[in-house]
Amino acid sequence: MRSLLSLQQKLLPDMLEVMNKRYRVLRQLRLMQPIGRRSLANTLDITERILRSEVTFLKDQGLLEMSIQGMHLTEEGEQLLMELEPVMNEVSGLDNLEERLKEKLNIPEVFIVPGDSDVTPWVKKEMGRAAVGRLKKFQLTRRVIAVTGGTTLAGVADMMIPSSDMEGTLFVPARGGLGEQVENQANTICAKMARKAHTDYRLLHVPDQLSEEAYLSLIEEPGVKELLEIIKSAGIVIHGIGEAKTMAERRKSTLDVIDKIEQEDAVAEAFGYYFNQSGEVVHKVKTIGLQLEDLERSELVIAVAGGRSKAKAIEAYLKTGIQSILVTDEGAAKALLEGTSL
Amino acid sequence: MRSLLSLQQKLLPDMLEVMNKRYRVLRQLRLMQPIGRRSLANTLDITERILRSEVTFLKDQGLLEMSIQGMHLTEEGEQLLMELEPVMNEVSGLDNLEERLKEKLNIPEVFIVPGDSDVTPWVKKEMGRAAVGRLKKFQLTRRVIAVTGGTTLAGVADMMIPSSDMEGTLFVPARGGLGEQVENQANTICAKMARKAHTDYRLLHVPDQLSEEAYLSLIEEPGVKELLEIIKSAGIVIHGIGEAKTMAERRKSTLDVIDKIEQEDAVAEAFGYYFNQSGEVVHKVKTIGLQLEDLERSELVIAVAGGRSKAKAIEAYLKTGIQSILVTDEGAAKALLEGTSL
DNA sequence: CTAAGTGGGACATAATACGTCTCAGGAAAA
DNA sequence: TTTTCCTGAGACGTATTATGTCCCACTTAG
Repeated sequence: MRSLLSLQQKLLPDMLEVMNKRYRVLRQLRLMQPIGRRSLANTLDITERILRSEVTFLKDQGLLEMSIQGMHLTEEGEQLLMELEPVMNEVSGLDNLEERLKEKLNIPEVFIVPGDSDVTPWVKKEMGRAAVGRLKKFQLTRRVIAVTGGTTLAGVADMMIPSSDMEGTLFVPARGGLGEQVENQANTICAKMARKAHTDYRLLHVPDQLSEEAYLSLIEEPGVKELLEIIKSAGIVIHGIGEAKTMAERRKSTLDVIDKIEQEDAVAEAFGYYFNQSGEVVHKVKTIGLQLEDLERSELVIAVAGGRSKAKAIEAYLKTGIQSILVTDEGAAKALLEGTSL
Repeated sequence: MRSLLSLQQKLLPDMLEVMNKRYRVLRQLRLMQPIGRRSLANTLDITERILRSEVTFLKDQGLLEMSIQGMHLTEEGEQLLMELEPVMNEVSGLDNLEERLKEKLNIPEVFIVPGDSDVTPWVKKEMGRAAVGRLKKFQLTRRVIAVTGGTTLAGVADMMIPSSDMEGTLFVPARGGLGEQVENQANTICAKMARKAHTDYRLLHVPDQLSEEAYLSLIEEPGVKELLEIIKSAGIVIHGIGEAKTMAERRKSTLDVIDKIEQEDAVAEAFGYYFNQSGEVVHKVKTIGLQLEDLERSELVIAVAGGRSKAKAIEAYLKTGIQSILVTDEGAAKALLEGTSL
């Protein structure tokens, strides 16, 4: 027995097309609301007139409302969009991709959002939403959640929504200062998430360059020592995965570090560790905080990374054998699976 | 969580309309194939041009083929139509009707086909198809199937299809001659079904008017006696339900019988029995064959009757408490349920 | 105050759907 | 055999719809 969708595909072949078009409009609107027709049409890469027809239709259906600030989803629109998500994933074959990727990478769960964050930046927000969605399924009261930096994690922070489930939860940065731009630092993101979720956070202020003695004395400081204990006991870890080279440059690493990374063929980076294609640690940024081995004690590890360009890094990192949940995008997922057949 | 169909109804409201249109075309074509556009358009009550668009579309989808004799469904079309049936029933709310009817009439199973056989005669064939479909789910090898007469049962016979499952099955008429037109007599229908199913049948030739002595001596005849045993042991019974008055007239009953029937407020008729609104037997045609009490020993009793006009008869008959499966049409079903709210 | 963004209206044109008529051919009835 | 009916296919004009294009009045952030 075929599924209803495949029957409809035969009986109304262009239905899926229209359905997808309207789904994309709603999904994009959710990300950018309130927003006007012209801008929305631009990001969706369709003409204004065509978007206009869709929008008036969706308005008539009560799924969105117009106002002087722009359009926004109604309650019903939000609801519909939520229920539509698994359906559209099935339609576009994403759930199929998820299954194959889960097997290939040997990890318990994979979430794929449509698009490629290399091409369209807002896909990062969709990944963020997916990550938060997955997080919500977990028992969250009185938990410690450790987060890292990066633009992707910033996207996760954007999508964080307050919920009574998160009462008493504490956000902490996974590791100390890993010099990046302020808005992408773990500390910043940590604070942002906590503020969005209406819960507490603690920050870890550690200078980037640190002498051995200073390091040793710092971790003996009462305040720092206590926070370190909390971080290492984090039950939930959410982190990004970066390309080794890009990360090294972005952090303004010294030349010998960059040389070392290139020498050892490092391709992936995650919370200060650099990995080669086999998932072996080839370098580690000297800072305090969560260590790789601490992850094994965590109950939930969510890796968020997307974009075709990050495929190799994702694959390398997951070879470490960490039982992590992966949230990625279509672009990365396809690149990862193409890698198989090469 | 809403069903996929209700989501789509919100996102593509006219989808269902189109879907239903194409479904109707396919369904009607199945009944009348091979047939041309003009005749088909006529029975569907749509213009030829509109049907033409649909037909060319369906042809492109490989669901039907054109030939000089007319159009016919392809293998794939048949398949799709079959799979589409439960979906469309859900869409048009028929499965909802089925549930409510099952409860109201207190019987184990109800099948409803779209349409009203009072208005469009070919709906009888749809009922026939549904009845045969239900029959097929049963273990059929080496069974005795008793059938009655009537135009509805003639429709069932039309839809009978051979299948290896029916090997060794024997068709018999439920009761002796109940004077009707030849093509609607139990004997004729019995033979037709057996021929369609490629199995055996036995006929019961008994004159309509019979004196008491003749009757007594007849049932002692070896051949007749043996067949009677077989009929009474029938595991499966398929019968129609008629309106009392109509049946009495059609059988050219004597005036005192018609008087009696009117006097006793008989409304329903089934294999020679007349029932009043409470399901009590008020008259019985004097002929040999299956008796009402024999039904209780049958494993499967299927009553087939449709058309708004037969609603009262159906209700009355099922008040006898027989655990019968009912195959009916939308017209009768709705009339039956309206009766509740009056 | 300005500039950029908002929704809404208007209108011409392109694309599509649909009604209507015609025709050649094959099958079955006469 | 002839005739009649039904078949699919083509053609064409018109009504309807979809879409591209431009303009306008208004709000708001800078």
